[in-house]
Amino acid sequence: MASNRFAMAVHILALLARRGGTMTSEEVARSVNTNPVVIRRILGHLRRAGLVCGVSGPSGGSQLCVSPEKISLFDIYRAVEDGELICVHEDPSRRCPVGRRIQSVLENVTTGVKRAVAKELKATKLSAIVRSFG
Amino acid sequence: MASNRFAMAVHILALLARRGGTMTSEEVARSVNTNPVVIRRILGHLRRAGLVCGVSGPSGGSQLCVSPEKISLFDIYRAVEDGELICVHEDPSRRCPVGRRIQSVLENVTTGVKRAVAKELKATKLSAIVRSFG
DNA sequence: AACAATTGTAACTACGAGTGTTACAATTCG
DNA sequence: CGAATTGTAACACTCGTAGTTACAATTGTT
Repeated sequence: MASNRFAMAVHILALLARRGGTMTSEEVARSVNTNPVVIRRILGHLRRAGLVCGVSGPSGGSQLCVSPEKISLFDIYRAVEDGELICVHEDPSRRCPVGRRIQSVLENVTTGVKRAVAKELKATKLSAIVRSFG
Repeated sequence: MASNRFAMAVHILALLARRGGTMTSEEVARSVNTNPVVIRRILGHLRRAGLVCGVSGPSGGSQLCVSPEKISLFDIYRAVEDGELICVHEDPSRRCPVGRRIQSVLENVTTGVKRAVAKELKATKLSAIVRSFG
């Protein structure tokens, strides 16, 4: 994962959890120190994952729609990161015994790594992140 | 990790381990199905990590200089991937309680993930990969 | 009804990483 | 000497990401 989206998403959700109500993308952007549109793009991922919901208009904004105890870092990771953690070379030679089977061999490796990462991220909830801010 | 370098490096080392001697970058490139220079670039990483050595000239090429039982997938990963697995947003606002501490909080998370990935990759040796090709 | 604030999204630019390619000096074998 | 090979530099191309501007749609306020 090469993007800042996961880090920004955790930041955003921690802000919303502490607020306990709605925040505008403008407010969030000030804390994350970026453009409100960047925030709204990430909120779009989180909304599609069912973690937040947003309303238009004055006094609008976004808020959590799942309690922080029920949101794991893996839920956040899955919502914003779609790329593969480890890439498998896609076009090896079929004429070589190694090239022919390298993909399935590496598939086992990447499956193991993904499972390990998922297990690690599932172990921490958003509520624990919020508590660590004091 | 967004690159194919790890997958290609495992492929290359599996070829060298099976050969038990030297292979030219041209030969390796045919199995991986890419350009010999791409192979030589990855061999450069592996050489600097002490896993292979190369000689110029006719009848030259590269070969393993550590036995496959002593090379873990983590050794290979470390040799070719330098980027961070998870990025931490680098410039949050210092005026916000969350922005001020988000970096150290995420540092703990990334440390845990890195440790989990390392443990997983250390568990598999190149010799096991080679055996799985039959 | 009109206005203002806000979201959600499209379009564009800029930038960096990765891959593939050509080129070439250095090395080494025959 | 000549051929083969490495190691590396330089360049083009593509792709993903971040940031920015713009704007229709929504919604609360007056």
